Amino acid sequence: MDTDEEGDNDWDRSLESDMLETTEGSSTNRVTSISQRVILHFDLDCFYAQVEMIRNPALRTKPLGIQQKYLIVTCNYVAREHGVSKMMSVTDAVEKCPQLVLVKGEDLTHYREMSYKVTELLMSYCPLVERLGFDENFMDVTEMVERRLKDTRISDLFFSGHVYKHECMAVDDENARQAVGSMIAAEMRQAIFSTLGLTGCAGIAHNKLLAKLVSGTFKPNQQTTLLPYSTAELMSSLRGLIKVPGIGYKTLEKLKALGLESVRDLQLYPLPDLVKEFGEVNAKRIQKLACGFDDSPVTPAGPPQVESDICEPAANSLFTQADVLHKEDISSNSMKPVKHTLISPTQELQTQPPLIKPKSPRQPVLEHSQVTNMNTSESCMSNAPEKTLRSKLPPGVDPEVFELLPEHIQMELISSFQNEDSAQLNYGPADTSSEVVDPADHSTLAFNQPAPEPCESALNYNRNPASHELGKAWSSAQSSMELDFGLVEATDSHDIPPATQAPQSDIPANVDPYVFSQLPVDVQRELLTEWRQQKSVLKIPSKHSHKTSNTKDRKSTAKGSQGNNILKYFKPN
DNA sequence: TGGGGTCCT
DNA sequence: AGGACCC
Repeated sequence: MDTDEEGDNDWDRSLESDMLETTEGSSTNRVTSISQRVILHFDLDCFYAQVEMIRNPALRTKPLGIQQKYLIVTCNYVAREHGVSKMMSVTDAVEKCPQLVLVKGEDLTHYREMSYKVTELLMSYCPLVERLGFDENFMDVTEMVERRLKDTRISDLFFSGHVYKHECMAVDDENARQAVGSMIAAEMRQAIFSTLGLTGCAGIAHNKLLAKLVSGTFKPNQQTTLLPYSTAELMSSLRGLIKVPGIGYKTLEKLKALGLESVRDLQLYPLPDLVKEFGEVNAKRIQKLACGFDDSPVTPAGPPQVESDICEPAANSLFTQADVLHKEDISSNSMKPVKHTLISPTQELQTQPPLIKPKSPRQPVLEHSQVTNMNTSESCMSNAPEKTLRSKLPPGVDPEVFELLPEHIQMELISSFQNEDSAQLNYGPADTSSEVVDPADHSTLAFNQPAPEPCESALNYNRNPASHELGKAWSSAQSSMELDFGLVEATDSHDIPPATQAPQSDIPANVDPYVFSQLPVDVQRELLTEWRQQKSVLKIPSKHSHKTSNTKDRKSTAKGSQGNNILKYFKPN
C-alpha cells in the first residue's frame, strides 16, 4: 500500500473540503490537482554573531568571531570580508584577521532564548512552524496563501525579493501562490527584524528541501522564491551530493564508493543498485531528494498545544489520516486570533514592479481523472508499455530524458502533477533533449519547457484589496500589548538594524526593541516586570530537560504526521 | 570541528 | 543506546 510514493499527504488538506471523498481500498483520494504547498524557510544570518551584536552594539562595526573551544563557529559579515569563515580554527581566523574580536559562545543560553523568540513570532502567524537547529525555521503557509488569494486581486500581487533565475517576474495565475508566499515571507522577515532586531534570509518553494536550498541563493538578509519549473536548475546547481540536505557524510561515502558524485549521477542511478546499498526506503528517499522531491511535512516541534485537543479519544479507524490532520489543523488555527499588522512588506533589492515576464512556462496540470498516487506502485506501472507512459508525460517533459530516469522517479513525475510536489522535475529550458547519457556530463537532466496549458482557475481572486490577515499577536495570553510599540516602522527598506538597540531578552516579540529602548527607564522596568510574569507559549527546554514525555508523541499528535515515518528530515511519507 | 538538536532502529 | 541526519 504505501510505497513511499507521495501519497497520503496532508498538505492539501486545505482543499480537501472541496474534494470528493471517496475511498478506494486504503488509499486516500485526492482529486484536485493544483494544490501545492507553499513552504517558507527562514535562516537567520550568522545567528550567534547577531545575538552578540545585539547584546553589545559596539561589536557591529568590528570583525566578530564566535568561539567555541578552538573553533570559530560563526562570524559576522565584517569578519567575513576579512576572510574569516564558519567553522574555521581560531588560529587560522586570527591569522587572516588579526583584529578579529572573539566572543566565547559555549554557553548557548542567550542564543537559545532568542531562537525560541523567533519561532514563537513565526508561530503567532501560523502554527505550522518547524525548527531546525537554533537559526532555521520551516513554515507551511499554504492555508494562509489560499486565504489571501481569495481576497486579493492578482494585480495587487508581486514577488517580494528575488525569484530564482529571474530578474523580474510578473504575477499570473500560475505563480500567484508563490508570489503570495514571497509577500508573506517578506512580512515575516520584517516582523522578525522590527521586533527582535534580527536579519535573515528566506526561501519560498513548494517543499522543504527546495525552500531550504533556495533560501541560500542570495545571502545576507534577502529572500528568494523558487518557481516549480526551476527545480532542476536548482538541484543541478548544487556542487556535490553532500549539498543535498538529507545526504550526510556516511551516505556520501557510500555513494562515492558506487561512483556517484554529482546530483545528476544520483538522479540517474539504477534504483536496484541503490537499494542494495541503502535499502529500498532509503534508496528511494535519497534519489528523490536528488530530484528535488520532498513530501515531508512541516512538523511543529514545540508545544503549541495549549488546550484539550490532543487528548482526543483514539482515532476512529474510519477516519482517514487526512481527516485527522484536517481537524487538528483547524483546532490549532482557531486558537490564533490575530491582530492586523501595519507592517509593510520589504521590497529589498527588487524594486521593480512586475513587468513583462519572459513568457513563462506553466505548471503542468493534469486532468482530475488521473487519480493521484493510488498505487502508483511499481507493479502497475512497470508493466505499462512505454507508449502508455509516454502518453502520460506532463507537457514539457522530454520523453528521451524521461526514460533515463529510474522508474519510481518516472512514476513520481507522472503522478506528481496532481500531488503537492508537482512539477518538481519540470526542468527548465531544455536543450539536451535527445542526448544519450554522457557520464562526463555532470549537469542535470533537462526537460523542455512545459507548453502552455489551459489554466486551472480554481483560484478566484476577488476584489477586496487590502486584506492582511497577518497579525502580530504574540501570545494569546498577553493583553498588555495594546501598546502598539511593535507596530512602528523602525526601519526603512534596507534592513539595517539600529545600532542602539537595547537588548532585552524579556520583551515580547511584538515589541520593537528599539522603540522599547527609547522609553523612559522606569516605564521599561515596569513593562519588563509585567512581561516576565507572562508565560511563553513555547517553553524553552531546560538544559537537563529529560523530556520524559516523549517529544515524539507530542509531535505526532500535534501535527498528526503519520506516526510511522521514516526520516524526520525530509522523510517521505 | 563546537554544543547542541531530531528521528529511526 | 547507537547511528544517521541537521545546524
